[in-house]
Amino acid sequence: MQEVNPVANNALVLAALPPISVDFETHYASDYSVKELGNRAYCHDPRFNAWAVSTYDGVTPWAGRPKDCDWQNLHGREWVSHHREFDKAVLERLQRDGVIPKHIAPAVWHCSAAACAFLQLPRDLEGACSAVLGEAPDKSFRKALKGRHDNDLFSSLDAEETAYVTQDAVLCWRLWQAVGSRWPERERLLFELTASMGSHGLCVDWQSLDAERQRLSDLCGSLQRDIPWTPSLSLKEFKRHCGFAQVTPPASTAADDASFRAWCRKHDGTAIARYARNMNRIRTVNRLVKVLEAMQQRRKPDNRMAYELKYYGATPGRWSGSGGLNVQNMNRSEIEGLDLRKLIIAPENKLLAVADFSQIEARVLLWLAGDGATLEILAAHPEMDMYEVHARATMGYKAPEPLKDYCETTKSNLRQLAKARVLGLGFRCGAERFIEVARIMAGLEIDIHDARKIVREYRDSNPKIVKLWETLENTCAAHEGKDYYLPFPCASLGDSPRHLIYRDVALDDRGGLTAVVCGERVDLHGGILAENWTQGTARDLLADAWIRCVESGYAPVLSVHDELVFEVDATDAQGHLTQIKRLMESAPAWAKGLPVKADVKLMTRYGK
DNA sequence: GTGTAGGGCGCG
DNA sequence: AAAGCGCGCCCTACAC
Repeated sequence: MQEVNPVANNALVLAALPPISVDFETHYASDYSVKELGNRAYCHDPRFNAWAVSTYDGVTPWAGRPKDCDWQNLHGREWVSHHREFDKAVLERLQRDGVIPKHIAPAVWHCSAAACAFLQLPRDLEGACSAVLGEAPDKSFRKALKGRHDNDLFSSLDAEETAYVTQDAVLCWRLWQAVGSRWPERERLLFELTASMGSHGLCVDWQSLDAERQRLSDLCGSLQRDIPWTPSLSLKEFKRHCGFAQVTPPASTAADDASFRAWCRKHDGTAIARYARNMNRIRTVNRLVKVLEAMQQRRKPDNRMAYELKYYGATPGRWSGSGGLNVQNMNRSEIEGLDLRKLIIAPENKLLAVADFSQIEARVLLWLAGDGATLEILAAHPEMDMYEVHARATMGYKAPEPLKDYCETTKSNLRQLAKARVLGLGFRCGAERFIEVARIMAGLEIDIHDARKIVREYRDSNPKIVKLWETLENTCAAHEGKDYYLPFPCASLGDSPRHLIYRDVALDDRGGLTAVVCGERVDLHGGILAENWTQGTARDLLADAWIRCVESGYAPVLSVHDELVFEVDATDAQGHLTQIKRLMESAPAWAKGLPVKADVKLMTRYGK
């Protein structure tokens, strides 16, 4: 997985030297940016121009053109950058162009932004510096320097401008001094695995992708032509045309909104209702077109598609999509004639092994709450799904036959109700919100009266979960005026600390609990704390499984919260799949008593 | 021109 | 007492 660095042998000698921060400055514009293209495509573009690099070793800040830097002096040392993946892509490009000698490499290259994210500090340099160092970089020169990629720049820089060009490197270095040692080895490994997985990328059916992109782009155009205003998605114009038709506009035009759906039914058959539905379709189709275009832009010479995942993108530690293309929110099923996931394919002579944890958050919640009775049913009956276990443990379902069969023969909605309760009520959702959750997740139509009753029954029959909300909220509140570090179970064995960090806990005038999370003050309550703790613990289970798989020779090509995707040799694919299932289900030592189940399947094309 | 907020849509 | 949570990206509108 990891590239073997020939310099690493010298690390002992060079480790005595302080780390060096490295920060490249590159040209960008509104139509050419990392945000749109991602690190790799941005650095492979003809418009690419790295006009400066600055370095700092704790003593002497240096800035200049990349070709003028003393790279030999940096070679083999410990480097740090803020958003390392970007600077790494720049270095590779400059080495390909012959600007920097090809043998130049650090012994190890840290990312101060990733370390900040782990510590639940702001990830951006400005926010991180304010939070950690108590001072923010001066961005006043940024505007003046934007668009400059003139090779004579450094002959014209005055002292103030030079200070600006080096200040990010200086701050990055100081930031790393403050946070580096608090970023555990295991987490650094996860960061490296994330980066290498994304740059390896995914196999894509490029032919189908191109055909689908054209088809959907045409469809989008014809839908737009049917709407008599521009821009076709303008809500302002839509409301104006509602006025012309003497129709009261809906409160929302979201396809999934209950009031909008009622509005559509009411005005069924009218032109304005057709326009409204077209707007829904345009949004969906346009989104698909944009995703397909983003995929095309990320095609590598080896025909794989590079992508980026953001390590610790979410406060509880989950990964998030990033870099202009989010591979974690691809449509699950076919829409407008396209199954997006099916465009991701197995390479020749391989199959995709898709493995996901079954109802992992629901299981973790029970485990964290210490609901031993329900966990025992789960462990003893691997054939039952979570909803049935919940119905048996808390809804009085006692019949020997599977709940699914019972519901089919008696036309009962008990299973759907159990599903809605499991998915909706564990984190203190209220009755009004539950109506929506039940409709979207379980297809149930419930009125407010029933919803209140169900919420009450759930809380009465799940005292351990209610107790968990209360305990977390009380413990947090007891930290008023201080920081609250809520440890994750994976830290219980001592090797790799990980916490949820709620800084400067406070109680507002109305007794509401607040704290600073990732640099921003947010409202908290027991439900949120339980959710964050649950989500983060589920993240650790996936992280552990990921590392276990890599150690056994299975490096995933994709990771989506509770799912890992591998490419395995078609020969003995079933054997590999069995191995992967075993690896995912061997829960770590810290998760004693937590029954983890993985569903695995082999596919030639990715899908749900 | 850039930055941002809100509505909307997609995922676990 | 009551309170779903965690993300990213596109489009439009609007402030600067």
